[in-house]
Amino acid sequence: MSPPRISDSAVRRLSQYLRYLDQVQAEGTGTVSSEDLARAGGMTPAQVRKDLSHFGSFGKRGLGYPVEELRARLTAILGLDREWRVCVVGAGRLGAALHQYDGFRRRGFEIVGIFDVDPAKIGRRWRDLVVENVTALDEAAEERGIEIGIVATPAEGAQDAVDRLARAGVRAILNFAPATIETPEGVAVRDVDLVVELESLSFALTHGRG
Amino acid sequence: MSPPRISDSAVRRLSQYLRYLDQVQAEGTGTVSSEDLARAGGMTPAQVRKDLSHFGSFGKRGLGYPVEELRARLTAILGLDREWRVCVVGAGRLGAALHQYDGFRRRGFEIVGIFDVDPAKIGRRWRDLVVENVTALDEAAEERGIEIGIVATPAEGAQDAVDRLARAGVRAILNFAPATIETPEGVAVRDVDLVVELESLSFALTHGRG
DNA sequence: CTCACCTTGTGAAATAAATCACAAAAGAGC
DNA sequence: GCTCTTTTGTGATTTATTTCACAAGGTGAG
Repeated sequence: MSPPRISDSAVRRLSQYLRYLDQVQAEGTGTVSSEDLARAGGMTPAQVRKDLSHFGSFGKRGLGYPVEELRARLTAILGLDREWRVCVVGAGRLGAALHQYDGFRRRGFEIVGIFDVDPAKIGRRWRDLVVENVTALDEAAEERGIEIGIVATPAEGAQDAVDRLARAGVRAILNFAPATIETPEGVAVRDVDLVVELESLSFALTHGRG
Repeated sequence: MSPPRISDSAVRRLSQYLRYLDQVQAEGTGTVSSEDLARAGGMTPAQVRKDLSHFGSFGKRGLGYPVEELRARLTAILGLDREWRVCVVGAGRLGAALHQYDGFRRRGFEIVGIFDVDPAKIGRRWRDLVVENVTALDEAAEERGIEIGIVATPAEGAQDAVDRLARAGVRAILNFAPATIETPEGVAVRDVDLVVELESLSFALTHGRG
């Protein structure tokens, strides 16, 4: 699989195309046009075609893209044709919400561990899991094949969580803590900062722009 | 306040500068350089200076930026020198986590309403609030001055939630539902899609790139 | 006052991303 | 087989964002 240099925002759009394809496949539609995909995801047809063309020619001119085939290709491109073992660090409210969120599992992201530093939380049962001491992360990651870590700690604990994950060999981190974290080379990080999002809305309202 | 055309990513960076300024102010530091700000937020000094220069000249050459003053200016620019009334639509796990998250209140975002369609959830007490029927949103928004809405429903309910918010005069929406939503002109939307984030990590791992 | 040294503010240049526009397929009708 | 219609794939263009590089402004020492 050739790995072309593609922007992160383009990868996000691939995810959205895939979501739409799942939908229309359930409806039994056989093909979709770049215009259909664009309308569904709020982008332009040209952008859809360019995004897809980075990975090959999946469409038929005059007809569009075959739903089933494009779906399979995008699934493979995004690396979703397998299961990913995920752990959550931080057994607070957010960690609980993430743990119970079904959307992850549906896409092959299986949460196989929850860790915290707080002795009051360690040992509690969460559905099928028990909250573990974060010091056990290293061993657990190897045993269970954890490749993705979700950081749902307060800002103060984020860097420690990330360090432990990185040391345990986890090379992909989704960080919800409102903190800038440092990671060694080769570890991919995506920050989701809810306060920053709200502040961006505050800015938009204040300066009257959509 | 003049509204220069500034990119959304630049606004997000302003939020991060502000966060760092809060930190160093607590430590009593008087001035910071663009290099300090850059290191803290993982960007380049030139970018920091350019971002700030869009709104005026806050720094002193040879010295840096006065922490207290820059903090005050950024707070005003982002519209954080006031309280924002926020409501949550969707009283599920995620809604609960958001409701209890203290980071919002610390920044002046006050959650003053939680709404749902599910009769089983309506009426339940959540701390100081009671889950209300989403049909009451229109009236509540006006009474309580709600200006920002957080959508934390399943994908199926997202468009309905957004429509109700827009009809109630809410002009800023933070959407957590994994769905593309349509909004009338003049309504700002920020999407936070956890599955898309994880899939972007899956892509990164699959194609071996940080 | 002058000099040496910082660090900002900002045009210019470089890089990245989105859009345009159109030739090249491919199916449908006749 | 020929023509008409549709929609892809993509080089060229435009637009947006980031980085560079340096003059201008400010500080403090002597």
